[in-house]
Amino acid sequence: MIVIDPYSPEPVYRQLARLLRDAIDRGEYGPGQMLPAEGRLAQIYEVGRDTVRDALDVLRSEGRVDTTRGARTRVRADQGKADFDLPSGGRVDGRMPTLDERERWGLRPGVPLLEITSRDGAKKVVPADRFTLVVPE
Amino acid sequence: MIVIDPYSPEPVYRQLARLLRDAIDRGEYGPGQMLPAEGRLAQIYEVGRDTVRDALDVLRSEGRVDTTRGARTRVRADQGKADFDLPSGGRVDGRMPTLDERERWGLRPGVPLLEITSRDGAKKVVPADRFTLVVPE
DNA sequence: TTATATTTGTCCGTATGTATG
DNA sequence: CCATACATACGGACAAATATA
Repeated sequence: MIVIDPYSPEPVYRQLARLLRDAIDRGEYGPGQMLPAEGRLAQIYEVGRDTVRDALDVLRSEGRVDTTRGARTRVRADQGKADFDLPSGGRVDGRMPTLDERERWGLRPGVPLLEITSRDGAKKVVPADRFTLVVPE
Repeated sequence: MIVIDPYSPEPVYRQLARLLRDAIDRGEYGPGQMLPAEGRLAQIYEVGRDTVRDALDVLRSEGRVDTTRGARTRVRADQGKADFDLPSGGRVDGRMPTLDERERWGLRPGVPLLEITSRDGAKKVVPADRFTLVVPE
């Protein structure tokens, strides 16, 4: 069963990212479940470990998996999202946090920030993986 | 002038990312302007090219710079944002696009998606670097 | 226009540190 | 304490795209 084609115009690390993402979507790796170790994946797909890391970087930046040093990469479990009531007449912008903001608020990779500006200029920032914004009736 | 400390608990690539981010914020590299080439940065700061790439990855994932193969890394210029009127009673979620969505819509790295769900279940997705959502009065 | 140099993208290897199990 | 596994950092090589002469 050949799955990775080194001669494809699609880079190997992207092919691998796609394979793993599809496997997650098919439920082969459920939420909270571990993927094979990086070295193991490198053996299985016959690629370098750096290529495996590039592929996992893609999934991390998409917010699909979490990696803990020493442990392995796990499929990110959906957290329950709370509602955030938007102020009428307010404005919403989305952006990625800086590294400092990530550490300060304990944000995982691939989680955007939602920036809500009220009419009086007051700003609130909430992580997109924990809140759904609700538009008033 | 020593700026990078290899013995610091802060990884070298993060120190370099911080240095470059601060230089951009100070205006040393203005919007649209080019940063030094990767190999040049490696020489200047006396680190490996891999480390420079890791630092630039940080800035790309924050949406601060854009890199074109063969050309160099440029400071991202703010695009004008259009208003998007939110439907009353609707809901807003933020997430990062997959690689496929990035290519399909020509999205640059570090740009979140804003997903608007109307009360009837219809969904609209807009890139966060081109739209500000407006809450109705 | 053509050819050359520059620059980034990808891929591989090795080594060491550090956290987990 | 030990083995495993990820994070960081160095290096080299070649391909592909851009910029320059």
